[in-house]
Amino acid sequence: MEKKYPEYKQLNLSQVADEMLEVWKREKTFEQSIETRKGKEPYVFYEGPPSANGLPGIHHVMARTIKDIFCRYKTIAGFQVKRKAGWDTHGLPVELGVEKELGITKEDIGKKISVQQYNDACRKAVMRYTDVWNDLTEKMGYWVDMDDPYITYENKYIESVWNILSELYKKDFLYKGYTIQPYSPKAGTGLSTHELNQPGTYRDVKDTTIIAQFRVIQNERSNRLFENTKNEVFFLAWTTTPWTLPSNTALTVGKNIQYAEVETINQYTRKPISVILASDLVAKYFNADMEGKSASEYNGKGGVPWKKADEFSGADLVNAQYEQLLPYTLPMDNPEEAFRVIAGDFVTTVDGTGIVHTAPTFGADDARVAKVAGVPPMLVEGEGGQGIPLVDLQGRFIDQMGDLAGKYVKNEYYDAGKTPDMSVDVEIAIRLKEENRAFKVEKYVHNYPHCWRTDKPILYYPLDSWFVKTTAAKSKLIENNKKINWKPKSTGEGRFGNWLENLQDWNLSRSRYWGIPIPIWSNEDGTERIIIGSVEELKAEIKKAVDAGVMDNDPFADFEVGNMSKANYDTIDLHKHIVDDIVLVSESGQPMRRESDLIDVWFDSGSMPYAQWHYPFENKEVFEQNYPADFIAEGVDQTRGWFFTLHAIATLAYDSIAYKNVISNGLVLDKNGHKMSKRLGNAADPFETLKKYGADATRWYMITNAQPWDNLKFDLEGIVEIQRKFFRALHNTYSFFALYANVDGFKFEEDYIEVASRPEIDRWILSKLNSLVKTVSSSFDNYEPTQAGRLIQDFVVNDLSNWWVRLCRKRFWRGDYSEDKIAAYQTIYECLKTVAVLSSPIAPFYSDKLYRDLNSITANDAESVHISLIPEVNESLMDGELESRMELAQRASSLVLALRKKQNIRVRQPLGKILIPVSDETFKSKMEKVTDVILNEVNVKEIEFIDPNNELLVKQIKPNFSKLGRAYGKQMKALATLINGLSQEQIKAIEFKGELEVELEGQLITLTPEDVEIGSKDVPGWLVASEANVTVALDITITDDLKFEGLGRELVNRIQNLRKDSGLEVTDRINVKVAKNDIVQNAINYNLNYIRTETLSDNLDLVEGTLIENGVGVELEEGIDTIIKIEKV
RNA sequence: ACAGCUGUAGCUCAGUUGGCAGAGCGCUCCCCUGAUAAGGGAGAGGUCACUGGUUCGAUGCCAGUCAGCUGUACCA
Repeated sequence: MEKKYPEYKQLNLSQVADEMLEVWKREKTFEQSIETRKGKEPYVFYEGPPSANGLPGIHHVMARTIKDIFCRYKTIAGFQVKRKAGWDTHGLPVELGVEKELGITKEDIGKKISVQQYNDACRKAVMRYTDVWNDLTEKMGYWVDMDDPYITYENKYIESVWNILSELYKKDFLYKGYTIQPYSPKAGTGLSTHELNQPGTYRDVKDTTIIAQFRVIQNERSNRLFENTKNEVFFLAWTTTPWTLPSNTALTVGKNIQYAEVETINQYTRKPISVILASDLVAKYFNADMEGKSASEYNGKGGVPWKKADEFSGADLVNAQYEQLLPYTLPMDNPEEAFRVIAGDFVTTVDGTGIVHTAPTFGADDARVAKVAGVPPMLVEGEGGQGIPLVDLQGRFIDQMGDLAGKYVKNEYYDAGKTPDMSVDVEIAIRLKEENRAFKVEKYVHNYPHCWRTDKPILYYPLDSWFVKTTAAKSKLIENNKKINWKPKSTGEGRFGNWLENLQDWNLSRSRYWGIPIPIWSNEDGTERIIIGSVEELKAEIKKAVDAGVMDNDPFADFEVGNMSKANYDTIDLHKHIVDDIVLVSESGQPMRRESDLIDVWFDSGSMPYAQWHYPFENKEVFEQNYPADFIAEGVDQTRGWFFTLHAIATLAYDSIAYKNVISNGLVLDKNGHKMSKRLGNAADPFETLKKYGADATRWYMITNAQPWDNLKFDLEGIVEIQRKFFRALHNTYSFFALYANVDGFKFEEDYIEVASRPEIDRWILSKLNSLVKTVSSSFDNYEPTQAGRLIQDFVVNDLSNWWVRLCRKRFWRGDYSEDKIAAYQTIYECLKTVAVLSSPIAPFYSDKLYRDLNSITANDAESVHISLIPEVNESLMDGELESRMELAQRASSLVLALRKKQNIRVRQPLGKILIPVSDETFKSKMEKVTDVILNEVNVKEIEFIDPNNELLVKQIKPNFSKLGRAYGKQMKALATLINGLSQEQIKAIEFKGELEVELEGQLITLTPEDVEIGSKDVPGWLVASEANVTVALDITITDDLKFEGLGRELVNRIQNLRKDSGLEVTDRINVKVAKNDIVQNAINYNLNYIRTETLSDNLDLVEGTLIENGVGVELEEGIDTIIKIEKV
């Protein structure tokens, strides 16, 4: 049997996807799409590693669709696109999952369970959902090389990361320092912002707050403050955490804030005082009624008497010194620099006093401004000589704190039943009141973070951490950012740009267990240090240590330096539980232990450009070819995550950018615009969605509905619509083609018919098609997939399916296998194939199916659409003129159809004539070229173009705003009214004489045809409609001939219905009997050949109705009945 | 609180170097019926979030406000 184009009953996208997956597997299509591009220019893509510890969600389908689109697009654009998968395997979520599973907490590690057991559990857990992920990857049609992924816990990966760290260290970009971090004393661990943002961690609590009085020391720096008062002068500063007051070393003011000096009395001691606070806040603390009253008038109620004594700017206050408020201890370093006023940009007058109590050991802002100003933190010398804060890691005051020593800073930290009546905060408040140092003490409700594990309030606590000195490379980072093409631009300039402008050093340390250990070993007092940049280096150091006797043996004895095999690397493990046992020896012969921290997991993923290739130990060439990336894409939430870490590491370690183009996509919300969450049950299941609607429709919907960087309101109804509109239109178009191509045996064997000699309609769609290739390509090139998808969709639905196919149907089912028919086949074939190629990045399954089906007979092209190349744009076929006149035809047709509707004249009833007024020759010649198209579509015999000065026409005029506006400006409104009111004669004068003088607000002005738009509104006696610049008038007279012809068409229609109802094939020939009567007889005789051709009837007999057995009664039009019978020949 | 994005028809979204606002879906009515779980026509439906400014003219430009979302921060 002869081969045919496959025909389908209906479209099932999900089934198509399954089928194509099989084919791809069998033919190794993905591998081929890379293999066949060997030697071509590479297009480098980096995969941001997901964590297989969690299940994938619908947003992953979104993110990966975007990645996939550009990789596929660049492949069919001729590039070679390798894409290596990756897995992010470290980090807190993994640890938490394991702890939950094992029923343990962090404190149990090292006690109930060894670090090794813990890490083994993590290693197993982290790849828990790998299968699910691989399944999703496959089902959604995401092409990424999953056979050889990079995995961040592998020794080779870690070794590369160590190498980067050692590079940074050598460039002096690593340092150890204190930083204030959220810390949970009861859990004994620092918390990440991620942990702090868990729901329920911020709670309203009622705390004792104090406005403390810091006594100003009078000297040359502060004389200005004493000019207008005799009282003792105090700075007022508010705190919600009185326990930090002993650690105060500075007060911070805003340079541009105005401060007032107020003479008053202390409400607790009644002593006269002068206090300094922000002018804006005076009214908040001092009652207007008491202004200017004397101290004796104070009765303990209604506020204290007061009087403004002076005003200063913040700058005036800077550097003034004050007495230490609670002199338990002095800072160990530079105490002379402490206890003075400094400036900070974060100070506001929203609450407090406009002067901020600054304790650099317990506040991040505090630490920052203090460091800038050279104010020391309140650290005292600990046992090893190192600085320690006044509060220990359990949350208790240290021994040096006298009466406070050993007390917890928060009552919540005491074990149940042991809580003292008075909290430290209250004790301090009482003491300050007694010492005339408390201006105001009150309870205050505020929002404060709590540890989500212990439920206790957290502390901001200084922890020893390793930092990457990103601030040192700030300008370089900003400069490099300008080389990156961000989509959308605003994320790069705004969110990311601002982030870089306000850059802080990157805190690398995490006191965790499952992660990449910091490869730094130090001696006891931290004076000697070594950083390890490779296993080779480590082994060399171990050997020294063993030789020196600080270590017994080499745990990596089996490892063979220089052997890059997996087996060799499997003999070692670079995780904490192993490397912590390694003790190295310093140059002076002291033992050195590893710094106990792990590094931030973000550093893991930011190292992937290098570590995925085990660079620089292996694959140097591969790395160089694949760096930097041409393209990456992830969610906006990665702006400060992966996007930043890639950028920072590239800039710091290699002075380069890591990626050239980046798309940061928005979130996938539910259909009401709410965040999806499993808890709320509004999260869409990706597998269910893909199964039910198919990956193609899901992908197409996600991409075309909203720009990738806008949030997507994910609505399943939307996918259904995409299926119905786009895929079904495309599929129907193909089915239509396949049906007739099979009948006629079209195999694209004939010579290519020159486009120039094809009919107007074909040249039109091919012009549109070439424009499409061009615009879609440039959309993809500009990383605008939404635009690309919408363009394709418009073309398929509007141009190809609803216009070209509609107008060309007859060409397929009628007549011989003529030149015209072949042209039609070649045209539609080319359109379909090109659409398949263009849409393949977005809808990889259906497009390949379509492409293969088209190829199944002609077999003249690449095996898969994903290996094919985008057809070259043939500029010579693009004809704007042609496209615009087809628009005119569409408009004219639509007008005629509207007129028919108005008169209830069905389209099958032919009509005689339409009139179209043509104002100029170009318009006329455009119209003439599409006359056939219009006549065909609207079933009218003839178009007559009439002169615009034809008396029949009633003119319509509109001002040309953009032209006149520029010339007449203010008078535009009056002019518009005037023009709209012009008479028919005046309009014609403009049109034919070329000008008209009118009076505008007492002034004579001349209107020319360019100043206005003139159209025809009406042709008296005709049915007229107009839209934009097209007007049509329809002659609705139905002559006898037209009537018979119309009936003939009705008859054809009825016969066709019967054919269809009888289940005949489109190619079956038939014999027809029709019951005789006068009108029907005329109609048939008049149209005999036409009817027979259309219906494929060998015989068409008129017989007496009584002679027809089993005929079917039909009504041709109202009052005209007959009986028809058809038989297959 | 700060920053970014968004705000156009009932819904999802286009649009405009500034010139009386569009599509699809949905809704109402009708037509068509060899693409048929399609197709065509007509209709209803808008203060282009709000306020002020620039302009002859603002949905568009400028300033501010409000709302939604996201991120960062939560600090005295």
